[in-house]
Amino acid sequence: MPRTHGAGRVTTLSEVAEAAGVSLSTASKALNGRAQVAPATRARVQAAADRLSFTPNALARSLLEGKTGTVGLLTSDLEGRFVLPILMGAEDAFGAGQVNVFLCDARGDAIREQHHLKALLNRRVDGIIVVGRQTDPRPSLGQDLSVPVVYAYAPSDDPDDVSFTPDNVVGGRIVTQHLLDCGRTRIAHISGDPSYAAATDRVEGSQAALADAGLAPLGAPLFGAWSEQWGRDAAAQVFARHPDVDGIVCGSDQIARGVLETARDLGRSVPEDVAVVGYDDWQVLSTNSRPELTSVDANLQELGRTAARAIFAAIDGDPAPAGVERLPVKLVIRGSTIARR
Amino acid sequence: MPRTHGAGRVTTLSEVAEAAGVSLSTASKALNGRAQVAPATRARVQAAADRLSFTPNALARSLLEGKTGTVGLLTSDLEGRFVLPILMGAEDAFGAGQVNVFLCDARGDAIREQHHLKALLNRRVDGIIVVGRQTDPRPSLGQDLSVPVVYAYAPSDDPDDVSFTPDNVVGGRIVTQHLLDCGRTRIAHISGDPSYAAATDRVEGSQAALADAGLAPLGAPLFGAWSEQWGRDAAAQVFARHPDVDGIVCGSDQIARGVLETARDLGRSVPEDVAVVGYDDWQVLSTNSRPELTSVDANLQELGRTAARAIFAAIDGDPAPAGVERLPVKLVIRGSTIARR
DNA sequence: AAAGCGACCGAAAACCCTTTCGGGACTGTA
DNA sequence: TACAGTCCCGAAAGGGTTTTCGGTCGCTTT
Repeated sequence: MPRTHGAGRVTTLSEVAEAAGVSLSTASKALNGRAQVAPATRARVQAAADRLSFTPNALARSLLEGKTGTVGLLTSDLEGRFVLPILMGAEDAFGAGQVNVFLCDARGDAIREQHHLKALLNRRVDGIIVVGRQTDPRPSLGQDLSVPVVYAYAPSDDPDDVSFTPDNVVGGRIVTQHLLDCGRTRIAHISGDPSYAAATDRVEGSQAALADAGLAPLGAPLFGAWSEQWGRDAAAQVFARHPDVDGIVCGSDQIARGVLETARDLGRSVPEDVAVVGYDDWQVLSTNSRPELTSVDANLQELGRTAARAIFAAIDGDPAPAGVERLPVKLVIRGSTIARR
Repeated sequence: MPRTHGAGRVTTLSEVAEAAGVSLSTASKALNGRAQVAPATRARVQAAADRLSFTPNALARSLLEGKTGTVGLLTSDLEGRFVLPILMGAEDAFGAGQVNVFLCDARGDAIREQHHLKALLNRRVDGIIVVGRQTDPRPSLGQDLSVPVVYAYAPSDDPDDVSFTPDNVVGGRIVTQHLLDCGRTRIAHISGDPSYAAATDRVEGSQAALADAGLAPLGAPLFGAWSEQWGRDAAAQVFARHPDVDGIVCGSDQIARGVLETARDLGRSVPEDVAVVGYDDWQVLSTNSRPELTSVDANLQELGRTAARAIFAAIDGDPAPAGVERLPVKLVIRGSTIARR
């Protein structure tokens, strides 16, 4: 660590060289493990560097190499809880190497996004990951940037870009298939805001699973909000219209929590009378309910890692194929579909 | 934006100068609004810069100025939901200016933290904000760093450092005072993991409020986990031992959700029979329950902004006073303490 | 003893930008 | 016409590091 407090004064390599009685270049080679340096000299330089607590200036090095070892993470909305795991996954994948992450939150504001983008380019990041808060396509940053870009969660609307997003259609399918596997046949769907692709995609997968099994859904899917309140209200409707319902696919864990509560109020036991599944596996909701919720984990952290690896590869001149890659999700089975023991 | 795609080649100032038919220095002055440049010349340079989509290299500039306009955000655990709003607040305060944020997640691992710290210093950040996930004091990074450091949420254990943390004692006090103001007198406390300062601090404030009112708590505070499950179990105990309880202070919103559920099961209506308060105002829990939860908002985003401002000031040579500053929290009143209309 | 070779070190360029300072050209006045 | 003054522009240094290439010194071999 640099030695001085507060004031920006930091030891420089030439000071180390002087202290060790060698030239600048020798000091550099000694500290970087280059050959052409006598072991004794190397030790002397090393000692001097330690004594002065020398810290190489990464700026100067980057200036030379043309690579900064930094990546920009451009998020549209930090508040959204989906970006965090993605961000973690990316940070994780980078942290293993020597890459650091510039975090920029655009607040869903295009102007602010442009501003941040410019700042990132000024700082010569080696690549940019754009993380959106919905799975709906978002505007591309454009093709003529000096660094590679990948999109995570929210895919780019330009098919020439590289995007990664969770596969909501398959998610809806597998969670519905699970209900079928549990022997349920009268299955209703309660989803969230229909303006979200996440809502319609999941419904689409779910309906497909039913169709494959030769079953019809129990009424049209109900769309509303991504809230417990909506879950409670919609469940009441479902139970009223279809008293024989034995499975409910929910568009989110929040909705599922509401459904559970209404079922409880109406004296329907879960999972015996009716099985309920959530989506997203937001653990604070899914593992704290009674019974715990079967749900779909979108594996967002892995998605973040994938995006990071793609950026790595692109930086090394080996870009991923353009287009939207839909990453697998996984079913997490808990008590709301299978009775305990 | 730089013009070339993928490959790192980016326009440099000397290329702009050449294109405009002026010298390097003139180009610099023209683009930076310095005087000593004829308007016509300036326009010509500007045009050339636009045409080549020139982007100034922030690295070179930083090298010169000795300031990078970057700040390190060193968090111990991204997963913790407390760091996110703090991070947003900080990012917010910086975003207004020209500062960008390096995000580093140490995963609660001291080695990784040192590693990240070193990387941040190598990159010559102008300052560092350390964000912890608990309000318990954490080890200091030490005094002999070359840049100013402030601690947010988790204060440093070294009183010479600058720390900001929410005031949990006052939080416990005001939320209890609110119950008293609602006419409640038989008040129990269900808290979380007692190894957390957050648990004990809140209890301490709560007890103090009762003592000030000349009241004794209804039994010793119950400590357990920060989960709904514990809230359900503990509430059952409280109702069994103290059937006359009319107010329950919970250590977190999760616990409060559990308490609400048990109250519902036992036919105790909230808030008429018993008023319930949560803590943290985690809105996915507090505004989705029935009734909605009165809670304490720790104002974390403001805490992040405060930390950012403190770093700003310290960078400008005006450090905040050392020690732990406890920032105010605010009571959010909802239906779990006051019946709707 | 001379020549040759290997081991080691240092000078200098390069990266890209900002800023200072000196000088050139032009205008106006004596 | 000559000089003072003004207005622009350009040369050069500086910031910290890495890397290349040339040079020096000592040792070995004949």
